[in-house]
Amino acid sequence: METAETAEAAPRPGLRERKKRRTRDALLRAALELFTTQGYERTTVDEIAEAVDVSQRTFFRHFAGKEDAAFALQDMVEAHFVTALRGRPAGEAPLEALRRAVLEGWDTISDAVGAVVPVELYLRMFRVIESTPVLLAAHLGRSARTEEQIARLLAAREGLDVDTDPRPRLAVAVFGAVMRVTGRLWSTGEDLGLEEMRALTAAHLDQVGPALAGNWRADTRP
Amino acid sequence: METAETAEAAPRPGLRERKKRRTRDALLRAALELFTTQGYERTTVDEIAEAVDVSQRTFFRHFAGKEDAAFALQDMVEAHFVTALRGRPAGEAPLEALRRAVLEGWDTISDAVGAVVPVELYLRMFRVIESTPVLLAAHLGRSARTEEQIARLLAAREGLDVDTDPRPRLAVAVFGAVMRVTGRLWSTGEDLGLEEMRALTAAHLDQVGPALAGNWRADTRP
DNA sequence: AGGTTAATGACAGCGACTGACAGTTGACAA
DNA sequence: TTGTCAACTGTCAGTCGCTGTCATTAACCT
Repeated sequence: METAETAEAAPRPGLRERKKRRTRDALLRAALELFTTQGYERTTVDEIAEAVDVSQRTFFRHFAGKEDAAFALQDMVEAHFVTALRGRPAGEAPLEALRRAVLEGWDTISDAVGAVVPVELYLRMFRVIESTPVLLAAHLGRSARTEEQIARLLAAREGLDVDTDPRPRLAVAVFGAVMRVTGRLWSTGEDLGLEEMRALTAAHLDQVGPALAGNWRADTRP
Repeated sequence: METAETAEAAPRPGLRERKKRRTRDALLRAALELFTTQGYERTTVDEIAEAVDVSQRTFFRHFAGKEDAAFALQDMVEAHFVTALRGRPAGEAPLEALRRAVLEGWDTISDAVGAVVPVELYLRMFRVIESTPVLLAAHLGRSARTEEQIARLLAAREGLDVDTDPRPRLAVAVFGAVMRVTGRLWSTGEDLGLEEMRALTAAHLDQVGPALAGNWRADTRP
């Protein structure tokens, strides 16, 4: 299955692979451009393929489906976050590690995403995902899988068993819920931008405590 | 758009409507039966229609899609819960109202569901939803919409504005997250049954506090 | 240079879903 | 009762996402 390639940093991708990646990137760019301009559902796979002058069949050789293209960037971002989480010191409390991993992630996403497509396209695509029901559902489904992964990660970190102790899954679920509320609000508002996202994230995480308290009317400060 | 039907309890459905509901119920029963026995994806719409001896086109006149049939019961249950929530006294704290509404809901679901199909079918279908990726995603998407609705309901109850105060959405999101963890665990375990679900729900709600605390290792009691 | 292998194009087919048209059958009034 | 209207349905054709198959092209390797 593997020759002598298990080392790090491939020495040279080779012409064939370079070509392959080039058409993949072209397909991705065309797809996102079409999705963000005329909408996800109003864009057919044939259109995307035609925009790159490639057969429809080729599109499906690079992406599992239309949906896969829509989430290509989002997947990068989530993987980026999980990596950041793994890098947190073991002594940190679980929720603290989660919080720092996200905030730290927002600062370095531009580089990861920008290497493939203009960052602005990611921001626009995020809006499309949040505003297209079927994409939002798919997004939540993917998030659920990521959360399960993170729950196991945290449990292992703390030496707990996810199958008998509900706390890891609960904590991650709550954290994910807050992130989703944040992302939704961010995509709805006018002022996009990663800085605003960072600030919104921190603000919402700070509001979880008050939100879970019973006396909302006591303090009427948003 | 409406004649003189705004009153409550239709005096008589009329033969035509009775017939219509009969074929709808038959389609729903056939669909759920097929979904739970051979799986959602391995069941075609033609199969469902054929099982009721009806054209495929007719299926789509009763259900927006295959997915719609799969969630017919789940929609009833969610609506049931929202109704229960509306019935909670205004003086109750938001989270307390949510908690009591769910627990109260689990006690009366059998009647609501049982009027259409055997309750056991609902339990089996729930498992199918949780174990079929595309259905799970759709379920989460629907839940998101329900949560938005509930957030507005709670905000109105407490005299807050959902657009400026993040606490209602946060509280509902956290609550929904806990419910999802509960449902997932319930559908994975062996002992189905509404009583177990009730107990699991209460147990998980009680564990949110400990899960959000930083010191998981302090207490190693699941 | 010649054989191997991976990427692609072209074609056929399945399943979910929609629009259009026609036939049947309850509902309701003359 | 009868005739008209509207609702429910069946049939047919077509779109779109997606998959399997096979031949062709071009990069890779010896």
